Amino acid sequence: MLKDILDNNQNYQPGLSIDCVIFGFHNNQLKVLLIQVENSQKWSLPGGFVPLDQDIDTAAITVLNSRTGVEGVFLRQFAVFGKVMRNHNHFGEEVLKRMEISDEGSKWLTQRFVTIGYYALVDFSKIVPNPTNKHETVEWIDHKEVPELILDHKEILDKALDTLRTELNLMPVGYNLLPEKFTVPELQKLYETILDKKLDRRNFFRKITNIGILTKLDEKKNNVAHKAPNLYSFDKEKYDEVLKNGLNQGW
Amino acid sequence: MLKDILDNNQNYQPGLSIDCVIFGFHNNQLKVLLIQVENSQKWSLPGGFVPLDQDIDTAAITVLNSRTGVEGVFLRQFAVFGKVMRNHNHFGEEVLKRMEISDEGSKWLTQRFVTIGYYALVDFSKIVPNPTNKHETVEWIDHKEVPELILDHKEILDKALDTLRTELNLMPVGYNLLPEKFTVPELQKLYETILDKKLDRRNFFRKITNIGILTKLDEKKNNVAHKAPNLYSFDKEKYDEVLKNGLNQGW
DNA sequence: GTACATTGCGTCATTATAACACATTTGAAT
DNA sequence: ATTCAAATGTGTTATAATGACGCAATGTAC
Repeated sequence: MLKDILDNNQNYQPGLSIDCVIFGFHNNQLKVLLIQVENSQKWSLPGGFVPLDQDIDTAAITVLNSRTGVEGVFLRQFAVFGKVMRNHNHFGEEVLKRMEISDEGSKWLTQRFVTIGYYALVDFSKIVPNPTNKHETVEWIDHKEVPELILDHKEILDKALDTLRTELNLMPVGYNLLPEKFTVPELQKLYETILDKKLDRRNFFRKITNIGILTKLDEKKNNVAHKAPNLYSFDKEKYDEVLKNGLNQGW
Repeated sequence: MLKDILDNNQNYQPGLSIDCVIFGFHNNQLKVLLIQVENSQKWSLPGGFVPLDQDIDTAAITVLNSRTGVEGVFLRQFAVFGKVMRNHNHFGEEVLKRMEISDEGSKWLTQRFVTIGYYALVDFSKIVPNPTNKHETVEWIDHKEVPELILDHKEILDKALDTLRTELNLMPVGYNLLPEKFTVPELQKLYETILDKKLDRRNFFRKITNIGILTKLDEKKNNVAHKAPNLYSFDKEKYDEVLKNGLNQGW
């Protein structure tokens, strides 16, 4: 995989990569899609290189798909990471030799890579982590239990989460993170998880329903050891409208 | 200048550039710092290439300084632009020949460049546009009267303005955009210009003073053909505090 | 002095927010 | 079957923020 790219490095944007932070929500936990390479301790964000014949936003989709099999998610650019030493010594000489990378390929690979961070919110249940490379494992990992990551991927992940927190104050979140039918308490848990703080149940209910993006369904969640909460779905039309206009006008 | 870089292109990150959108405020107008190259119709944002030995955030400062002489501004990354054809045919063969660019330099220059957009808000009065290249003109231009720009620079400028509008709802703006002493109506004009809409004078006054970032001075503006408005300055400490915590908590 | 434009401060109705109380509903325990 | 525990849906109340105004005060121009 990597070797294929290196052997054809003239088809890729030099010194530029893309890393994706894919958020999902399951069991009231915010999950992140991570990759572990066989025989490696560390994990990494799904990332890759930028084909010369693709716009960077397109390349992000390509990269994510080629590493995880994930399709049809809306990726959003959130930051660029380009410290001089960010990938210094990431590929040691021995590794390059063992992988039988040509000198030219090695030189290409070891230059400073500037990486563009993209993030997406996805419906956990619809995503089947499916590594395209049999030497890799793709897994959903609770964002509170993220293992050691390669390079500056921890920083990238943190920045993505930070961006998400800010966005929460400007626009509704949840459309792609929750299943089609969900309860208000579930949505609240999502907000609480992202913001990392407790919200008052009753005030949250009032505020979120007042926005007008929720449709109350004629159905209740069952199999719960307490009063069954009502199910809701997003009113896509109103949701998009609010997305466009923003939540808090401010001025 | 460009030739120097091309002759030493091995010292620069290939296919990566930085473009800066520098906003100033003067005569109640939002101004943008633009560059015009001699014998060229079009204008451009101050931009340039990324030295291999500089972090991208540092490179942004270098780039801005090397094109305009501007120093000591806080540049903020806001987006990346990387359409496949964004700089296609920007440098025609004849131009490259006329500039006596080597074949290798030409190849380097005509590859697809991904550009990182940075923006800054600066105190108009403190900035002296000062082209380092005598064949270039650096000028403040009213954002409502921006001439035709090269490449996708109009798109970059628009995106910067859009980012600025969003930020206005999250944090106070003005510290670097206004002179040390200013009046509330002046600050309001700034907000109105950025948001491109009228605000109620009295409500704006109440809201902005309630934030607690303004210090009322014992001084009034003079030479105005009406009641003299009071002068204010920013309380840097409180300003920074609000910057950190954000304006609208939202949740 | 008078006219004029604009500022500073105040009012008032409406809406949003935070902090609660309380009754309801469900599965589980006895 | 009755009771319990846990969580939900709705309501209340005090306080704060917002939007739409009224009006007196101030400094220059005439």
